[in-house]
Amino acid sequence: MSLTHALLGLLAVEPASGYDLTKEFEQDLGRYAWQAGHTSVYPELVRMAERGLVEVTEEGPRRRRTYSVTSQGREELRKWLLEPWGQGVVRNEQVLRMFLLEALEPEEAAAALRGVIEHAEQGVTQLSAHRAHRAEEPPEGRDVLGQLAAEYGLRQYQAMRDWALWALDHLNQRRTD
Amino acid sequence: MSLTHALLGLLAVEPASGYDLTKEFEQDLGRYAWQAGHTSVYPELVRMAERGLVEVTEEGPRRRRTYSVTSQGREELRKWLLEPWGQGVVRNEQVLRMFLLEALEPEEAAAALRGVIEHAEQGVTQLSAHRAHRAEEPPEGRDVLGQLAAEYGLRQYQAMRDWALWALDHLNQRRTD
DNA sequence: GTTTGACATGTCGAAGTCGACACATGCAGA
DNA sequence: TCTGCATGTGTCGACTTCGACATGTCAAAC
Repeated sequence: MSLTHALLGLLAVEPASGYDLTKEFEQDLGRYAWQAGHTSVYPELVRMAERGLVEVTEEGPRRRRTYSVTSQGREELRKWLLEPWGQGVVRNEQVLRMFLLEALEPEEAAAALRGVIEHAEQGVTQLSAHRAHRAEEPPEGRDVLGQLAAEYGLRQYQAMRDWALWALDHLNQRRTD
Repeated sequence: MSLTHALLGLLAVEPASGYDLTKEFEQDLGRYAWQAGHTSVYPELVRMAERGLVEVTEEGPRRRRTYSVTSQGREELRKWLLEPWGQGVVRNEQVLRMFLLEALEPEEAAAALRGVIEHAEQGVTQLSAHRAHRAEEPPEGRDVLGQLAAEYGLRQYQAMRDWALWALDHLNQRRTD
């Protein structure tokens, strides 16, 4: 299961509690790669502990339990990361919508595409500002993952914008045929 | 549900059977936007027919049933497509793996990143060739969706490659600090 | 002292997804 | 003629995910 590996990966970078991990999924990781709520995270950590992939290494106030990856967990993660790159799970509601705009009347599709462009443009602007801001103090620990995700997100938005511009152009061409 | 809308969108472009729709999910649509097997498609079509979103407009050999969108279905699709662009469902195993490479030892991470670059490069090459080939005969019907998807896929692969190049460079820099 | 809000973990049922299994048809080629 | 293959549709159980609900703690502000 991918959730298992996502948790394994996060914990491999730095030990954390279910609460910390849940917040991670609300950041860039959840925005571009994999989503999970706390109702998935907590039970999964218990199952992973039972399988010996992780263990509780610290107990803090408010029942906080900090998990760390065991050597077995690290091995499982490594195995998964080094598998050949095939077709994995893909599920992206926004991209689905982009493709299906074709089903609208040309005028409405064009308007929606302009919406996509604006949305992507905003994403580019926001992440660029974020990057400039981060250049001053290099990230550590799990923040490095956040930086990787943010960089990817930036390129994603650029690709989305370029695609939408192309699609709009393409639509206009077909309209004037 | 997104599956509902995916089917609605495909049928809005062109009436089709569950079998046709399933094949569509095996193409670019399933590769970049949304996956679904026939075991999800057939029951969903029945449910959608019960809700009045689609209807059987033709019965062919081998129990083939061709579905079409009803006006109610078209309205539902339109409503969904014109909703404001927020954060939808995102699930991408490959991207997840890309981010988590950070958890590997620098040497292994670098090797894996070079794998990503090669993989993305292949994707770019393949889709570019596909595009050149398609330039001769413009697509029709559902093929237009395929073209939109392929164009998007091409930009995706480029973004993936660029990201991986950046990440590799970034990794080397941190290694020599 | 109490209220507010972030911290922190959990259950449970409904809904959605997936792989395994199942079965029947029409067509093309050996 | 028969054999294989793509076509075409379906069920079922296991697993995953998600939202709603529930509970308690600690610190700071008021």
